[in-house]
Amino acid sequence: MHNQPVIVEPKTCDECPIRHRAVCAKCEADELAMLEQIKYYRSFQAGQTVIWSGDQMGFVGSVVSGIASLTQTMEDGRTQMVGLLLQSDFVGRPGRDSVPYDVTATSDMVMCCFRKKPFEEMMNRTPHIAHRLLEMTLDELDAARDWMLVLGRKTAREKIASLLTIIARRDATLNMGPDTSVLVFDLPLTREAMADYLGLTLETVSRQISALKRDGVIILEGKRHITVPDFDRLLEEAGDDSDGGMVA
Amino acid sequence: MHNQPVIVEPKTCDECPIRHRAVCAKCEADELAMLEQIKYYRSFQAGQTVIWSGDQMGFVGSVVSGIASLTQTMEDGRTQMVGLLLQSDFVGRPGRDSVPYDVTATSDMVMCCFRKKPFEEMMNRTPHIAHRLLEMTLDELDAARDWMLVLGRKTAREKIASLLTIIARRDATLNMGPDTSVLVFDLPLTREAMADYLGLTLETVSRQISALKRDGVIILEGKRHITVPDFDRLLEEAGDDSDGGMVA
DNA sequence: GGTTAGTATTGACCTAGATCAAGTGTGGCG
DNA sequence: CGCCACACTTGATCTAGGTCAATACTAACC
Repeated sequence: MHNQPVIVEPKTCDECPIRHRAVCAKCEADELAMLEQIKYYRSFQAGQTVIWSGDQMGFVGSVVSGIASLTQTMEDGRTQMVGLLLQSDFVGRPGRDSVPYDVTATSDMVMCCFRKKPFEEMMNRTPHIAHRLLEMTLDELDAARDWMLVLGRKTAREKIASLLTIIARRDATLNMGPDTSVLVFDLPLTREAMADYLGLTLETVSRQISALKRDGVIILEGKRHITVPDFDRLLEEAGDDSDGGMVA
Repeated sequence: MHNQPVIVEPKTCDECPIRHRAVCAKCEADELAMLEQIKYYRSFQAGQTVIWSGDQMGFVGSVVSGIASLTQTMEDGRTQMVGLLLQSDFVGRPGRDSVPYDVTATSDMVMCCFRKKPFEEMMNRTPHIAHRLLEMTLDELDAARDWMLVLGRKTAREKIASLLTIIARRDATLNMGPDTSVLVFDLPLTREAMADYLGLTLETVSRQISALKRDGVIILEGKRHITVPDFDRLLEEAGDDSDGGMVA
C-alpha cells in the first residue's frame, strides 16, 4: 500500500521543528542537554499502532511530524476517536504506566520519545518541564471539552465544518493562498477516521462533504485536496460561537 | 423556590472533608498554613451562576460540597454541559485569567477559593501543589475523553445508564445498602441538566428513565430517589467496556 | 492488461431520537 | 383554599442520520 515513507528525523534539538512548542519548550540549554541524553526517535507508517489500550507504555514523547490518534472501542465494535495528536502534542502520562486508549499513527509520523523513568525523574527536578506539561494538558482539556459540544449538539454538516476548521487552522500559516483568507490543505484522514472522530458513519461524512462542495463552501480536487475559498463562511457553517471555540 | 440552604463551611483545613483529595492533598503542614492565609469560602445556591464564560476570574478553588457544572452555549441556544464538578474537583485555570465556560452551581454548593495571584505564586514555589494539579488535570482529561465516547457513540439508554453509573460510583462508599451491590442515591440533576450533559432532549431523558424503571434496572421513588438493585446490570446497560471507563 | 483490495460516492429505505403538544404532581404563596 | 410555577411524564408525529446495497475510482501487484 505504501512505499517506504520519507521520514525526516531531526538530528539535534536545535534543529527540531517543535523545539519551542513541545514539552521541552521552556527548557534551558543545560536541561535540553539532559533530555537529549534520554531521547530517541521512532517512526511509524500510516495505520501502524503505537500502543494498544491497556498496554504498558515504557516511554512518553512528542509528535514531531504527522498525526496520531487516540481511540476507544466498545466490545461490539463501535469506536470513537477521542483525540487527534498533531505536531508538538504530547503522548503518554507521567505517573501512570498503561494507556487507556489505542494510539495509532493516522499518517506517517515521527515521535521524539523519552524513556519514562528518567523523564519522570527529570520532571521532578526541573519545574520547567512540569510547568509546560501542565499548560499543555490544560489546553488539551479545553480542546476535549470543545469537542464535546461538537459531538453532543452539532449537526452532521456542522461537525464536518468544525473538523475542517481545526485542520485548516493547524496549517493556516503554512499553506496560505495569494488571498490570505484562502486556505489550501490535504485531508490527513480517511472518511472513516473522520466519521470516528465526529461520531458519524462514513456514508454521512461522504454525503456532507459532497454537500459542502456542491454549496461552494469547499472545493474538492481528488478525494483529499481541499481549498477553502472563504474561511469565514466555513466558520459560519461550523456554527462556531464568535470566539471560535479552538483554544490557542 | 428554596429556603436558605443549610451550608456547612469547614473552619480549618484539618477538618476539611476534601483535605486529602483536592489540590492541597500533598501539602505539608507549613504549606497548608500558607494556603490557609489566602483561602476563603463561598456558598452558592442551586441554580446560581459562579462565573460566565469569558469573564475575568480572580480566584481558583475546589468544590467542597455540592455540584457545579461547566456548560457551553451556541448562539441559537443549544447547550452542552462539558464538565460535572464534584466534591474535591478544581475550578479555574492558573495562568489564564478568563474562563471559557459558564460555571454554574447545579445543587447548593460550597467552594474553597484562593485568590488567583497568590495561589499562582505559591504554585511556583511549592511543587506539591503543581504536581497534584497536573495529576488532577490528567484525570479530568481522561474523564472528558471517556465522555466523548458516550456522546459520540452510545444510545440514549446507554447514555442514561452511563450517567447513573458515574453518580452512583461517586457516593458508592457512602450509601451502600445491606447488600453491597445495592446502591441508593438521589439524582443531583434535573432532567434538563441530564439532557444537557448527555446531548439529548429532556423528553428523551424522561422516557429512558421510565424505560429503565419499567425494566427493573432501577427503582424510582419520587422523581429523584434512585435504588440500583444490581450494579452489574446497570454497567451492562451502560455498554461499558470491562474496565469501567471512569478513572480513579 | 486484468485482478484484487482499499477508499469513496450515491441511492433507497428505516429507525432512534427530536419536536410539538397535552397532561400530571408538587410545593410555595397570596 | 386556589393559583401559579416548575419539574416531570407521556403521546403523536416528523426527520436527520443510520443501515444496507450497488457502483465507482485508484493503486498495487501478478
